[in-house]
Amino acid sequence: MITTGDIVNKLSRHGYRLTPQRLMILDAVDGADDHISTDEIYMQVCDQYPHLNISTVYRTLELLKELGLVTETDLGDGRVRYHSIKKGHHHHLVCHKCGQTIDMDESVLSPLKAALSRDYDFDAELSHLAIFGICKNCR
Amino acid sequence: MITTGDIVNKLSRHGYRLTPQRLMILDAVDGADDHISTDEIYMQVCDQYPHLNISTVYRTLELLKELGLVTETDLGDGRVRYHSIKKGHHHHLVCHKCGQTIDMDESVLSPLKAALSRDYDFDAELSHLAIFGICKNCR
DNA sequence: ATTGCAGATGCAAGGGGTTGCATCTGCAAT
DNA sequence: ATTGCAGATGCAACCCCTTGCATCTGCAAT
Ligand SMILES: [Zn+2]
Ligand SMILES: [Zn+2]
Ligand SMILES: [Zn+2]
Ligand SMILES: [Zn+2]
Repeated sequence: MITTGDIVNKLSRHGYRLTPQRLMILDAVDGADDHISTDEIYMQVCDQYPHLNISTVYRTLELLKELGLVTETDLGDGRVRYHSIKKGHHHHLVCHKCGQTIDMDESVLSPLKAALSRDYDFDAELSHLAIFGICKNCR
Repeated sequence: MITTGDIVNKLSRHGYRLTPQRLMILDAVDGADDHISTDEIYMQVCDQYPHLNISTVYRTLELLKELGLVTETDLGDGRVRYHSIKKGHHHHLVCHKCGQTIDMDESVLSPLKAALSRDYDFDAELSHLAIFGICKNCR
């Protein structure tokens, strides 16, 4: 369990400060049942704190991503979605035709990650990927 | 070698028409030495045909992609880039720290494509991917 | 408790890309 | 050569996201 104290420490260790906006935005992502979009976060936090600016939401999500507290992915619906790291790593298959998304375990990409490390000495960040294509129903 | 006649056929087979705009845009992508961006295409075609609208460029590239004449990729510089299919399939590794891009052969992703087909019955479109991470110089 | 200041925020302008709609045009049928 | 019309274009408004800048504030040092 990550506490507010842990977050303060993690931020200050990198020279960042804990602000009410950051806390509320992180709460919104952590409390979301599913992948949550920037404007959903914005609207939700605005209910408690109407002065919040949308650019703060974008900047905070960038920071939380950098600190490894959230992951981001683009499921192809024209906006980026976020996900608390507490819910574990996974990936998605997205069908171009029907729009269905299939969840995949992190391990599916392990061989690729290993191959890139071995052959190219490249440390790939494959934490929350969406792969597009055609699902079995639409072939 | 793909001729204008081939393109007319490919278009009309799908119920699409050949317009001067489409021909000029395809020429710009085919003639580019490297991955070319939408606004580079726009500016280049505008030299011959100043009336061209940028939304026509976006719509045409979408169509050419659908027909398999160009591939698209996002190398992380805030704009999408295009590439003629004539130049063959490949992928890219992009370093988050130094911005360097390393070219990869298509075959690197073959095992993944096969695994997704076998395990999920999913036909992944992995024609021109950019994978982000940290290169060997920046580790 | 005060102070100082680097880091954070709000604001507004701007950049890349998409979309609805009225007009135009390639092209197939006559 | 004309005609008809679905497909294509130009235009303007819009959406998602980023950025420069002036102001504000968390927090460490005193
Ligand atoms: Zn996910
Ligand atoms: Zn499907
Ligand atoms: Zn490429
Ligand atoms: Zn690097």
